[in-house]
Amino acid sequence: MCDYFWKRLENSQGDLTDIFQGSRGAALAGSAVAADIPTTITDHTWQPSPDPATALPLQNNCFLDNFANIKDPMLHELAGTGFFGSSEKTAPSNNLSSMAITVIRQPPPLVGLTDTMKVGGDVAISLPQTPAVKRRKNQARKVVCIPAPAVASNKPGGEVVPSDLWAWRKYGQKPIKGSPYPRGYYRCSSSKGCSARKQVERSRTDPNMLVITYTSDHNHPWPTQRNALAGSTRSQSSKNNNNNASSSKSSSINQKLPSESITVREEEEEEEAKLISPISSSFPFVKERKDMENSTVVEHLHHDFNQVFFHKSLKELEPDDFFADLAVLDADSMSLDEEKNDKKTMDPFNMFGWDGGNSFGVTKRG
DNA sequence: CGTGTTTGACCGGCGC
DNA sequence: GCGCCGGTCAAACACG
Repeated sequence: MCDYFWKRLENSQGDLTDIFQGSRGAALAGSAVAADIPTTITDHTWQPSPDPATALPLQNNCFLDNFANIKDPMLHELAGTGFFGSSEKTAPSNNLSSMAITVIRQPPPLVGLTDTMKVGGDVAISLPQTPAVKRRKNQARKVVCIPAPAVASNKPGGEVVPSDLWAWRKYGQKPIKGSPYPRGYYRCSSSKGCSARKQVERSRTDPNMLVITYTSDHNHPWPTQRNALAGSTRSQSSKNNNNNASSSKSSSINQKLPSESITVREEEEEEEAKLISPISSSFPFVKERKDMENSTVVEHLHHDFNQVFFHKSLKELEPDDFFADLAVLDADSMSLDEEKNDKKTMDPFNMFGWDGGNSFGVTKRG
């Protein structure tokens, strides 16, 4: 199963210049397509950052920007692999914290590729059959493919969209010809003037994958504090609980959603919440940030990151959880100290043999 | 009241 | 020019 990959369409002709792919553990390290990965970026500590301004250093002074481009300090794009966590040998096979991301530079254009190509292991990359296909608007697009939340399989009318760090407002949904799955249209709701949009649809070739297409960039800093309901679909539970004639409009929706898994976290819902994919292309391992112009400071990140994981293992952690945990951290650090001593919680850095100290910390750029 | 989704209508690009 | 199709609008509604 592919945990995470994405590809970047860099210009209006649809040339594919970078392919980002991920898999658990080090599964890709030995694959043929990964043969040109610099050996300097093979160690086990990196993390995605939600914004270039807060991009975090890799071990060899490289950064990951918001779409996981690996860049050197001069912001040249590189290829490479970052490992999130440790190898499969030490990490539980079902623990997503062992995800790896591989970045492969490929010279454009790509011609004659099939719609979906297996790259190795369980990784698949969807590619445009006609790279030179004209798009209606000459907009750069970034396509992210992620595993669809398992619980979405019985939701015919829409998608459970794993939340990312931005606040999105759905403004449309259309059936797409040739696909049994509709496409949802979202725009950024963080800023009125923001033209960022995304489309979410289920892959027609692999219904287990969600294809999220981002168009335009945000013209504002990444929101440090999201609205209560922003970025994810409103909780459907009350609709479902109120499943009478007055709620016929939403009667086809019967899903738990990421936000709900957090806001309505009853004990009996814990198991269901775990089914929701926690992987986001921009996982919020950043506590503080400044705007793009005054880019800086990711402070105490290792500290917080570590403490968050005293709360939850990564496979259960949603971005909203992160903020919830931070609030808890700020409000009551003593309880965290107590949790450190709680043997029921785990320290992933020790458990997985991570060396987080060199990878997290203060970053100043710009 | 502010934020969100839903959904039919509308608009414009594109192929024939 | 026409019709298909994808993308957007906006009114209605839901929810806290």
